[in-house]
This record gives sequence, C-alpha cells and structure tokens, in this order.
Amino acid sequence: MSPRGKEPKSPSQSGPTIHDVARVAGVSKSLVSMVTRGEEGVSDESRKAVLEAIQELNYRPNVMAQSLVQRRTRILGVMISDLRNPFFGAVVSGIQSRAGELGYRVLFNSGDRTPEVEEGAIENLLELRVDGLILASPRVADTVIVRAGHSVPVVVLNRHTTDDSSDSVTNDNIAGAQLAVEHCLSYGHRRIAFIKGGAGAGAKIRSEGYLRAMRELDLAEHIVMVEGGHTEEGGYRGAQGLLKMKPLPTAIFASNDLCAIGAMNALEEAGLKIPDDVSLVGYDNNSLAALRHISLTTIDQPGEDMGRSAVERLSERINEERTTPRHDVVTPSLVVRSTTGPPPDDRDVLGEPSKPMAAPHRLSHSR
Amino acid sequence: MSPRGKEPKSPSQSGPTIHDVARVAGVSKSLVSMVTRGEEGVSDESRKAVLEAIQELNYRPNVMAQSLVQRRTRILGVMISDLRNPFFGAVVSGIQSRAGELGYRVLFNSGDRTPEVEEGAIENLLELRVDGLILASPRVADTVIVRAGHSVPVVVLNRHTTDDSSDSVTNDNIAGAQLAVEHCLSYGHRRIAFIKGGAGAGAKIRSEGYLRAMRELDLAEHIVMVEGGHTEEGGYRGAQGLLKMKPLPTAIFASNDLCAIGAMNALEEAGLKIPDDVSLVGYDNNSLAALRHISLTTIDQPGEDMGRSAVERLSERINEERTTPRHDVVTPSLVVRSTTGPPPDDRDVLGEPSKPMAAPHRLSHSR
DNA sequence: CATATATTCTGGAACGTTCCAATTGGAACA
DNA sequence: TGTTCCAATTGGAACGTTCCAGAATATATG
Repeated sequence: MSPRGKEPKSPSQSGPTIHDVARVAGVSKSLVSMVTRGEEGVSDESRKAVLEAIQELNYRPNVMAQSLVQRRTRILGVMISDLRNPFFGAVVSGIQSRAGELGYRVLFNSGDRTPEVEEGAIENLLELRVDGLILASPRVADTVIVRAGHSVPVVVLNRHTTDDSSDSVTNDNIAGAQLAVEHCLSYGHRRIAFIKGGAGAGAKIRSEGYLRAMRELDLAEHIVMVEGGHTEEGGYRGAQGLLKMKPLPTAIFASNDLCAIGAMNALEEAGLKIPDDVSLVGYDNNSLAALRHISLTTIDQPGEDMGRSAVERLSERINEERTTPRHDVVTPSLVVRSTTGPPPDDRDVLGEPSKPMAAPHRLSHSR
Repeated sequence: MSPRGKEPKSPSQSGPTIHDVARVAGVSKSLVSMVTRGEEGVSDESRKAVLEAIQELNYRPNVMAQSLVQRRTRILGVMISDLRNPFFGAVVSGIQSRAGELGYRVLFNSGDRTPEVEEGAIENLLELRVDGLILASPRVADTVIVRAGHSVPVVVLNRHTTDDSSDSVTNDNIAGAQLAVEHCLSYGHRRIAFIKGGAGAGAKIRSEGYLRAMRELDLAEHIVMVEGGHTEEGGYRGAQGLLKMKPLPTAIFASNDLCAIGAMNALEEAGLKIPDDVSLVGYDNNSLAALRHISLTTIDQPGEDMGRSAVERLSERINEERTTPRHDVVTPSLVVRSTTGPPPDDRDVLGEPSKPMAAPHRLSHSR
C-alpha cells in the first residue's frame, strides 16, 4: 500500500495543512514552518509566497501537532472552583492579562463548587497537557493537588498547601480576619459573631483568624461561630442561626462577601437595620460589595494582582527559573463602607434587657 | 541511524507514554490503546495487567496525540464576552452540564468585553481545533463569526446572525422588551424611558423592541432613549442623563440587569426612591437581580437552558445530524420584584407643572 | 579559478496516539 | 490429522507539526 508517495494529500475537510501551503507556495513544508514561526533566514521572496498561500488557504497551524512535537502546549490551565462568585472575575482578568503578556494562552474550566466536578476538570486540563495549572480556591483533597503537581507545575490560589509540590498565592487570611474584628471593636462592638465558610477554600483559616483575633483582643468570652458557607444561601442560613441567639451579636463578620450578602438579607428580613442594629463585615471585596446598593464593609483581597502573581510563579516553574516552592502571601486591607457603625445604645435593645452590659467604651479604642 | 529498533524510549520527563505502559504490562501498545478506550475483546488477564501498569505509572493518554490521529478533539470552545457579568455564570453552567453528558470537554476563554481580545480568544480556540465553538454574546464583527464558521460549527448566543454559516440561540428580545414596557404601562406609567446597551450583544434589538412596544401601545410621544452600556457604569451614566430631563420619566427600562443596577445607584444618589418615584426594569434576571437587597424587576432569560441548547445544536452539527441552520428563540418572561410600582400621583411630583419639585423625601434607603 | 563561507532551502525522523490488516494460537469440527 | 474458525493480539502507517543534519546555491576570499 502506501499509495501516495509524495502527494501530500488533498485539502481534506479538516482544513489545510502545512503541506498544502507548501505546495501552493512552491516551497518545502520546512520553509513554511520557518515562516509561521517567524524565523530568520528566509528570503523575502519565499516569505511573501508563503504568506500569500497561507492567506489564500486560510491556513492555521494545528496546535495539537505543534504541541506533540514540541512537548509543550503554551497553554495554562485554570480551574475555577466557582465561576458564579464574582471575585473570580477579577482573578481571571489578572491571569488572562499576564498570561497574554508572557505568550501563553489560557483555558478555563469550572469546578461548579463540588470536589468531584473539580477533580474531573483538573483531570481534563492535565490530559490536555497544559504547561501549568492554576487552581483557584480548590475544594479537592490535598492528594489530588499533589498528584497534579507530579505531572505539571501547579499554583494554588487562596489555599495553603502543606507539601512542596506546588506554589501558592494567598492573602493573609489571619491578618484579614484580624482587621475585620479590630474594625468592629474600634466602633465599640464586643459581641462579634462569625459566619463560617464551610468547605470553601481559605474558610478554615479565616475562622482561625477570627478566633485568634477575638482572643488577642480579650474578647474570647464573646466568641460565637455558626455554620454558613461561601454562598448567599449559606450566609442567609448562618444569620438565621445567629438571630436565634440572645443576646444578639452586635456585629457579624462573614467568611466572604457572598455570605455577608446572604446574611444581610436575613437580617433585614428580620427587621434589623444595618448598621444601626447590627454591623456587618464581609471578605473579598468582590464587585458586589462595591455596588452602592450593597455598599458592604469588607476586607479587600486584590484578586487581579493575585491572578497575575499566580501566572508569574507558574512561568518561573515552567521555565525552570526556580525549583524551590514559593508561597506568596499578599496583605489584605480594610475597606470601610456603609454596613458598619457603632453598636446600638447600651441599653441593649436586642439583648437581655437589664444588662447595661458590655462595652461602655464606645470610645477611641485606637487600633 | 534510527538507533533504537524496538526500545520505546525511557519514561522521559514529559510523562509516561503508551509504550511505557505496554512494556510494563508486557503487551503491545495496541492492546493498551484498546484498554484505555474500553474496547471489547481484551482478555481479562491482559486488561488487568494493563490497568495495573497504568496505575503504577500514573499514565494519562495524551489528548494532543489522540486528537491528531482522530482528527477531532472532543473539545467545545466557548468564548464568553464578559466573564464578569453574572448572567454568564448560568450560561456556563448549562453548557458545562450538557457537554459533560454528551462526552465533550469544555474550554472557556474570555473576551474581556473588547472586540480585539474576543477575536484573539476565538482564534486561540480555533487553533486548538475545537470540534465546535460557542460564542456567548460576542461583540466581534460579523465577518469574524462567518470566518470561524468556515472552519468549525459555530453557535452564537444572544446575537442574531444573518448568514447561514452558524446556528444561534437567542431569547426573543423584542417580546422581552414588550413585556417590560407593558408591565410599566399596566401600572399606569406612560413616560417610560430606555437606557441602551451600547455595543453589547442583543442591545440593538432590545432598543428596537422598546421602540416597537412604545409605538404599539400608543406611547410613541413618550419615547426617550439614552446611551448606556451593558455595565453598571453604563447604567449609571445613562440614568444621570435621564435625570437631567424634564419631565422625568416615571419608569426606566434598562437594557440589562447590570445596567439597571448602575441606574439604581444614580437614581438613589439623586434622592429618588425606587419604585415610589421611579420604577426600574432590567433584563436577564441574573443572580444579582435576585439578591433580596436589589430585588430588581426584570425580564428573565433562561441562561442555563440556553447554554444547554447551544451545546445541543453544536453537537448536531458536529455529528452531521443536521446541516441546515437553525435559530432557536426562547421566550423570555417577566419577573416582578420590588423595583416597579405605580407612578407617583398624578399631580406629577417630578414633572414640570406645579413643581412641588424633586424628592422632598431623601430618606432612608434603609442603610 | 578553485576553494571557503555564508545563505537558503529541504527531506527525513521524531512526537504519542488510533486504526487496520495481518498474525497467532487454540478450540471445534470433520 | 488436518482444516476452519474465532478470539486475542500485534506491528506499521498515518495524523500535522518541529527540528536537525545536510544539500544546494550564492557570495566572498586567496
């Protein structure tokens, strides 16, 4: 068999190949390759002929074939645990722009917030042989990350990895939580409750940060934590739990903005005014928090910068400019908006009546 | 030359290949291939050996190589014009789930809302030789879409394509706009203004729908349109423009939810109460609109279903079950929430005549 | 003029799969 | 004892690129 000796195969239905271009331009496939890759040492004449043929045939190099022989794809895979959380919009934007600058293309994938889907999404990216992998707030087991890190450089966003197989870019959740608690305290709040983030990435550390801050500020006796989740729904339920307590907390710190917004709904539904009756602080500073209508006091996490850094770290690893793990921690900052203020008067409208109780020092608790 | 006759090459750094597995399992590469593809006619014994070897080596088939020989990738490319608009969260979700069911993997790409980036994103996907392409609310020129449709099946979301090179899934923007206008009219509004969506996909048709509805309902004399855009910022500016007019419109229809939210901000900033002073209607019914805090009356567009349909259409084309273009139109529906109500009393608080003049009630927007 | 040296260009051999035709080795049959 | 048939297995040829060693051609050098 082996019918056609040289004849490179007619412009088959799956698009023209480099051979077709070569034939039309009257040169060898190698020459065409040189032109498409922009190499030196091609005569102007040949280059022109090739370019024209490419134009004429609407030729597009086959990335699959390129990658196969080059053993690299120039693709960065990004698994986003929850595309519905607007915080990731900023992250994606940062990743995309830096990747573009460095000559990588980016492919996203959504984990739909469940570990199983996430794992599948990661597997997909791995099978594609991406040059590097960014996991944005993954919820999968550590082992999955380690396993991935075994095949390709991995940068994890907003989750600490204990092992050394991957880099990470996180914000200092402990410090952020501290900022939130301190802010409330500075207004005179003492009964500062926390709505947890459940399985969300970083959630555990944030609650730890809350705990730590409360203890350090001598507020240990006022520690109150309820289950929630990094969704509006979770925050709603969490706040409902809080509403059953007496005395009511005068301030609520939610594990992320989505959660805080859910809490906001529950609180207002219960007839409480924010911040007159209860103060509320979120975390992330996503685009919702900034909506004038919501105007949530929150802890800012520079999503876009974090995305850029992640790409940076990945690129270093891919090019083997660095082989030791690196764990970047960015510093979060407080953004004061309209959901925080002083606690209700001391006669304690909502709590147990008689107790003038708590913080008469609404004063300058200069932080 | 041709040094190693059989020796398949040691487990090189870019991961084990099918040859490595074959060697370890003591079978031929073809047999390994059969196992990974789940073909019939492999003895239990061999299958077991292969599976074990795969496990041991942590082997993962190379999609690039597979695609190359099969001339298809089983990848659906999705270009999302604006990842920050939460409406697309729903669309993505629908696409992802249906694609998963049909055995495709999905790769996203963001166009960052600018035609140039979008075009690059599309080109990327095309170079990857995706089996099909979904363009979600693209802003690129028609020619770009046509060109893409030349290489691969294309489904356009929320934008009408005149030519027959691609399918489309849109919602009936005309009907939706009509719904919005009628809803306002049913409350007694007559001065119903419209904030345009600028270059956003579907924007043009929506304004046409507004125009048509106004005329058909004998409201032609009250037609007022201002420039805006499909972003919060755009809505904000649009509403500001509207605020300069007298008489003020009593109802505002914004080209999408993001735009409506921006308008909301501008209106409240000006001391107007919604819906007491002005009613507001959006379009999309994205996740923000449903936030209790925003509670925007809007036109629902079933994003998730549309995503699923898009995949469906694509799959039909890919498998050549259909060759004639198809343009699905889903019917939008009205979702009444808290931003619409009757217009202010007939003495026309805000308009020209008796001028008790603008909002004496600057009160509590409940924060 | 012959030779050295650039400059352009080219034909294989990979890359890691799938697919197919062909081979093997029994088991069943006559 | 051969035949025939079947199930299980295998080797080689693609797929569309890049890369490299070398061929061809042009230009400079002695």
